Amino acid sequence: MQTDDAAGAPAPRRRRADAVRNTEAVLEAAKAVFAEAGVDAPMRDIAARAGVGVGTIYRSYPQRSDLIIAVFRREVGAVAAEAERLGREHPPLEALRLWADRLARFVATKRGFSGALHSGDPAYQPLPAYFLGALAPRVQDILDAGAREGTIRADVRAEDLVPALIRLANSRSDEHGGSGLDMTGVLLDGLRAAHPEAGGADQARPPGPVGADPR
Amino acid sequence: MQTDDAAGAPAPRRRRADAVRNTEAVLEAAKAVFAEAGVDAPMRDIAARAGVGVGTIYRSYPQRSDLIIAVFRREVGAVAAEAERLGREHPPLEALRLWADRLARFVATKRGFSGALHSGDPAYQPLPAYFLGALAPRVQDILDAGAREGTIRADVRAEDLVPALIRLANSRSDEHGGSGLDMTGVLLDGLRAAHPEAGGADQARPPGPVGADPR
DNA sequence: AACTATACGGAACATTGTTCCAGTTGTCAC
DNA sequence: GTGACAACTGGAACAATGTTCCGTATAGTT
Repeated sequence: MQTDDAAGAPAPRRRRADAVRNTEAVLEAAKAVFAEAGVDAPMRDIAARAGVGVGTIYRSYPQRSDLIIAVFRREVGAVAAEAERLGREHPPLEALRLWADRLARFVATKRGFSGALHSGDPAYQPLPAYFLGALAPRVQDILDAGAREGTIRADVRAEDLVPALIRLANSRSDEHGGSGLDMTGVLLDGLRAAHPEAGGADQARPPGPVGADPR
Repeated sequence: MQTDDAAGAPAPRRRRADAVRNTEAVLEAAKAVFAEAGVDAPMRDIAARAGVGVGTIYRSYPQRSDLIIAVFRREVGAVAAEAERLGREHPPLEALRLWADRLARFVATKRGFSGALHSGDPAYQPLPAYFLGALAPRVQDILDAGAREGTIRADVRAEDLVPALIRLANSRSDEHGGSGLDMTGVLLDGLRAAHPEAGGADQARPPGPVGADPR
């Protein structure tokens, strides 16, 4: 019998076929539109492309960030997996360097992504936590390995490093007057465990509000 | 009559007094609203606060970025001047560190500023060039001094460093899960002239599009 | 005081996010 | 197959905001 099993659940109707089809179509359309016009493309455009009404999108994805996450989920997973692979096949510093490139390539193909990630716009609020949650643990493994063998300073956490790498990666595609030299390499150089004779500069500042001391 | 002098210029009427007053009022209102609601606060709010119509704002500042620049001009000048002072009174690396703090303090009080600066939104397009133009030359002086005395690597340009510092400064005020440890210090550590025995990592990558090779 | 270039203000229009609901359609029970 | 009902749909409707336009008001000049 198809009755509720054991519990008093009434009758878990099957999800409607057209709903499934539409969800898929929306995902596909969003992927295409995001690639063409960036992650803040108009919802109507996505709806039109998917051949549905805007209401249909909002039902499956109440927040814009839900849609973004759904679209990028697979790719983010791949970037995270790459961190794990690189960590296995290369020395920590080298692994980080290669992974930063991988991350930059991901960011470069997602127009408006980095901006959205740190915009403060409530529509994008859940994004940082999601991406950080997916990426940081794998990167932390690399950092730990480096710290164990003494090549990477032990006081930097992946939760801080990854957002920084995303921000810096974003500059690469910018066209501002700069020479295009990438600061990511400089940041990674700064990750090296400090050499004893390395002059008077202190390590990264301890946590705390930056505006603490005026002047 | 007060004829045109020498040239055939007709009669350069004096700027109207109410126009001058309004320009001042708009600037004042924008400053207040930006501080409260960020640089992308509604134009209507600014207009209302200044006691003028939106049309009046658009006449003096055809683009939103014009208004932002006008409002921040004085402060940006102060930050730039600070770079010069610090460069005079401290060793280069220390000067950079102190100036980065100064910059971070500026950014922290300008809600939405960093986001706008790199958003790609056409309304903000002129911003990066303006701020870079104001700040980079002074920072370049410090970098040059450091390169001369051999404490700072010579291949990093202020046009690349300053945007990076702005981006990283922005994280400081973020509330994402991170520990709050500031990556600016790490980046600056990476600026140290490489020590001979410093392991195999190459310098910062040479210029070139990052997305050049797919996969 | 009359005249006119200048500037004003806000209505009007365009774009986009988001909500809501009357109507449609798939699923299930029979 | 058929009827009943819940799930789902599509797009109209509303709200917020950027931007333009122009009839009106007014400072400056004569």
